[in-house]
Amino acid sequence: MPQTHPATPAESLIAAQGGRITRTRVAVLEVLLAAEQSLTHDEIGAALDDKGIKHDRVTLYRTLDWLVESGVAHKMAGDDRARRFGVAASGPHEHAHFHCDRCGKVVCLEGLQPAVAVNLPGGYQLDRAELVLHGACPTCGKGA
Amino acid sequence: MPQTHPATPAESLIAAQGGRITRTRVAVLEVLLAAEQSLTHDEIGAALDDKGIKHDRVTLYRTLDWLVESGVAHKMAGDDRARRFGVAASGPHEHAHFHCDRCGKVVCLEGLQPAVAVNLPGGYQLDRAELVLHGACPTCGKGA
DNA sequence: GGCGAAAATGCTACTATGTTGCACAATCAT
DNA sequence: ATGATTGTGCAACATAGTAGCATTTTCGCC
Repeated sequence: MPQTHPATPAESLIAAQGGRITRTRVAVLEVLLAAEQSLTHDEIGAALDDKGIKHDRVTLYRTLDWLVESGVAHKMAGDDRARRFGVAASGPHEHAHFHCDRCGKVVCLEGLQPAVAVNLPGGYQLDRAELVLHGACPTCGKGA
Repeated sequence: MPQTHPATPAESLIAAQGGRITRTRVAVLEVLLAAEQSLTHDEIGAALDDKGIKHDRVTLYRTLDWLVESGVAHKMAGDDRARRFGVAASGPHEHAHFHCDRCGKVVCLEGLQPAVAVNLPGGYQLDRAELVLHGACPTCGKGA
């Protein structure tokens, strides 16, 4: 078993934020990195179970909050009341999300430029823009 | 006291959807019409209390659901887990929302054209786009 | 390698938001 | 006015997220 710092992507990402390398954080981050779509707490928790990682619901909440605060991950609210989480792959969360109204999944569209040079009414200070596209994903779309 | 159908905007709007004119629906719709921003269940409930309208939490949920289904109102999920509701003033909900990160309020920016002629990766069927801008509203912005 | 401080975890309990089923009351057509 | 239909109100439930605190784990330091 390797006891040196094998420097997995997840570990170095955590260390870069000044956080401690713990089982839970590494596992959660690996799950997020491996996922192509945004995941809910539930889904991440299930993935942790699959990995055999002991965890707690509360710990998962706190871990995800920490990841979001550190800028590693980002959270978003879907149509249901469950927040979804994903890794902020490139740069800040300046990318769009696609929400499939049929299967409920949310994927990140990294290649999209929001182009939100919109004319704000006045007095509004724009910090960031979040673009959510609704429709059918390829999987659901071709089935219908 | 007027007993004919004085046709308040709220009443005619409800009747146009084939719904019955009830105290709760009229009151809720009036609150929504009077509000410049999106409201949560809590806020609407408080407004109903102010009006002296007896109501129930569940009734409020169902009334709002009905309004959304009828296309009169629209709901959206904010950063917190509370859904917010507003009237769909002009056309469908093809307008942007501004979310103030300081006071948490959400206003509708009707004058904005999302311009989401984005290049979807492939296989994705776009139904509608939701643009949420984050930042500081005029009230919070000038104070800082 | 061991030691101690600081941080993360895990547990229980709690709050908030939203939902379901059923009895009762209000609405609307006749 | 009368009766079917629809909306309301109540109670209980379900799910998502939070708070406090004791225990364990990580990590800097010797």
